[in-house]
Amino acid sequence: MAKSTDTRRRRAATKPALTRQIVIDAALAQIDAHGVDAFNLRALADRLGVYPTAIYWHVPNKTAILAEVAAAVFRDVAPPRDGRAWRDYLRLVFHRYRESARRHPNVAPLVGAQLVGNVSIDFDFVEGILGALVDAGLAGAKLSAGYNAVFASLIGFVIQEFSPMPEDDTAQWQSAVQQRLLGVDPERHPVLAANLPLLANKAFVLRWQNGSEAPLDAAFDAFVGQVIAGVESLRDA
Amino acid sequence: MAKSTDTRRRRAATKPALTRQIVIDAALAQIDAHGVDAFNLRALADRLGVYPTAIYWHVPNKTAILAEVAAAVFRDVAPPRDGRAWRDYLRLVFHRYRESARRHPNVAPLVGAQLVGNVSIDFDFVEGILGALVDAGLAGAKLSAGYNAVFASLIGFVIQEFSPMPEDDTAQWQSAVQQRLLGVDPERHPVLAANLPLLANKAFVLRWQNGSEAPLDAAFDAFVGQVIAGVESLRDA
DNA sequence: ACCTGAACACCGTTCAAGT
DNA sequence: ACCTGAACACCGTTCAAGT
Repeated sequence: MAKSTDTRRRRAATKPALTRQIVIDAALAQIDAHGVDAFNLRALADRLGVYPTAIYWHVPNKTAILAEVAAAVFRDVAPPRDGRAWRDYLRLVFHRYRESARRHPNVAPLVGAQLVGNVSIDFDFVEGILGALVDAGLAGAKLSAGYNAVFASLIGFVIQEFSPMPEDDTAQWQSAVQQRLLGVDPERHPVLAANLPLLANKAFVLRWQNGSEAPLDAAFDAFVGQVIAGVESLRDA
Repeated sequence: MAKSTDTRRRRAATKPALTRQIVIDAALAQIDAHGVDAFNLRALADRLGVYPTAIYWHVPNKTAILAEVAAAVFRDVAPPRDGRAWRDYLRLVFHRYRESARRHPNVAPLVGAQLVGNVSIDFDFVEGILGALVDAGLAGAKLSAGYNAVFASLIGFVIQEFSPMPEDDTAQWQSAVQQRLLGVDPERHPVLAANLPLLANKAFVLRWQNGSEAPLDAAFDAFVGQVIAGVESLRDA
């Protein structure tokens, strides 16, 4: 209507109106609001006040947008080492990474996807981890294995903790999970049954809320400790 | 044409023709062949020799199919404990899980997705891990944290190792990754640069082939060792 | 250079109709 | 009960046209 005409006129009078960065930022906002599954170029175009096809001038396709969004969320998670001891540095990076995911939980599912080949993760991140592991005393094949282990652990936990639960029939689904837990058979699954109050909504696969609603802070702290212990054991192996 | 008519007539003469299980099996075959991204109900219907809408009689929607496919791939990864010591059992489950992913690498991306709420993973799996951790000496909050750590580690590694690389312009993408690695700046990323031959195509984010083409056997063995060491350290903490 | 506008092929899902 | 067949709304992407 009037507003849209105004916008268009103003835009024609001034500079580009759209840039790659604006597209990415809007995409992130869109995903924050409605999730990755619901993300589509027409809604994105609406948000930007342009025709869907205008986006293609700045970006090759939808996949590229998703890759850039993931990259944006995890940019600068690995600060310079400075004087930090390797354990402190690993702890720091793990917590910063998790904090980035917590701010944009709807982006978490993109971490697992290979996307446009993990261009998402920059070399600074890799260098940070590697440097810490070298200081820990790893070299050669152990350095490579240690890096893979640390990396896998980190993204595994964060994906699981923050990936959104099914958003359609949420309420119904949540009660289904709870019912399923209440129906645990103590004969077949004795340990699970005995520890149900402890695990319900706190352990992966046994939860009905994700990390933005029910964070696993203590478990994550313990987890980082385990990863560090694992690095030490690899070094001494 | 003729074949299709025959099929239809034979089908009308006999039983249901389609079952939920047949749909799931065909979906898995389809995903094995063409990947999750390319998976769609019309192609699945073609494979089954029915109209796309026939599928909806046996299954509520596409998401449910994907969830069932993931569940099928990882069914029975956790055998009974029998007399096995906890370390041996964890090693066994980890290797069986990885082996399942190796047989169906295109399914790996589904592991991260929350899907229909991890109905994919059954309680036998959870019980197996929990039992081993209890035998390791974990209880209470440590049991919960240990379980989360073990679970996150497992899926993190397997997703990363086997998730398919971008399949469109594979060749071009592979050389792009290699070029990017060759362009590493030894000033900014000294450790990475110094260890490049060691890490290239063997470390996550620095690879251009996935686990079906370039398995990370040694790294995985080391990884399992680290996870076990992590459990011990948690117990003694 | 950057955006509009029309158009295409494709896809998940609904629903009425057949048998 | 189980499948056909038509139909709808939606979506990624291409391409010609405008300015």
